Amino acid sequence: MMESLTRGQLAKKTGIGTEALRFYERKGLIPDPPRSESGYRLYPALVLGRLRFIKRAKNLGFSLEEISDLLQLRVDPSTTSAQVREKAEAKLEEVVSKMRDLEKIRNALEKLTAACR
Amino acid sequence: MMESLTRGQLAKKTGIGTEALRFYERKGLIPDPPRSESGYRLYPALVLGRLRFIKRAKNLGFSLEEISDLLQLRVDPSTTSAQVREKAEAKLEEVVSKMRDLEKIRNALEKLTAACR
DNA sequence: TCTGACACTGTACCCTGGTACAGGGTGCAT
DNA sequence: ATGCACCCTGTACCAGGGTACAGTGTCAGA
Repeated sequence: MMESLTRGQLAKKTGIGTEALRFYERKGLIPDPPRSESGYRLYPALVLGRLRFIKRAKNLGFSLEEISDLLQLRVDPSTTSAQVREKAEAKLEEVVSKMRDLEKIRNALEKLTAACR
Repeated sequence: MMESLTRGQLAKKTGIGTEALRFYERKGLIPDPPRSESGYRLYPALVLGRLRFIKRAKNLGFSLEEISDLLQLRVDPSTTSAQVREKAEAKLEEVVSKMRDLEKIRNALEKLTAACR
């Protein structure tokens, strides 16, 4: 079965704990995977990208709920309604604002390291 | 007393709740302010910048402990040791990495909104 | 075929970052 | 002199995001 991954393999590849994977599943952040005869989860390799996205976004201060929204957007570009676009634009604004804030912090740190010469 | 601010005034100006201010004080994120005769906290206007920094950093996913570190660095450029510089550079690396991640998300969102035309 | 590492479920627990009282004092505006 | 809004302390509680069992089943290698 090189096609699908177990919980532990996924954990190793993403750096997300096995229990957290179960937690994300309960929260609907990742779809319930198919199961083997004996009940083992068999994740399609696909979810790797999704999990890496979740990890990145979480690290940037997005809540799991916000991440869920972002994933909805990402998945739904077929549902190209004006509402989806509005949501995406709002999120985009948020992201851009975060970037500005990071830049401020970066500048401060750069000044600091420069001063430490 | 236009020179110093009460907890409530500070809360209004920063958007951080009065109880959270007390919490930050306990955690050492802001210094214990001087008190009036009757025990009221009298914050010097100075702390405004510090609090805005805290708020920004928190929004970017830094924990209060990390923020405390960042503030240490910021305050200590007199203690210009190689160690401080190293710490600052490590943090800087982290910040830059976060910016890259935000950029990825931004690109995804931009593609999305463009596709929703 | 047995043993060790992993998987399953459910439930309990934990840390972080606050928020919400309760029970009291202050201060200014009318 | 009396509200009313705000401040004080301490303690209890809460939500989010996991983490840790306990008890049991599975599977791959020696």
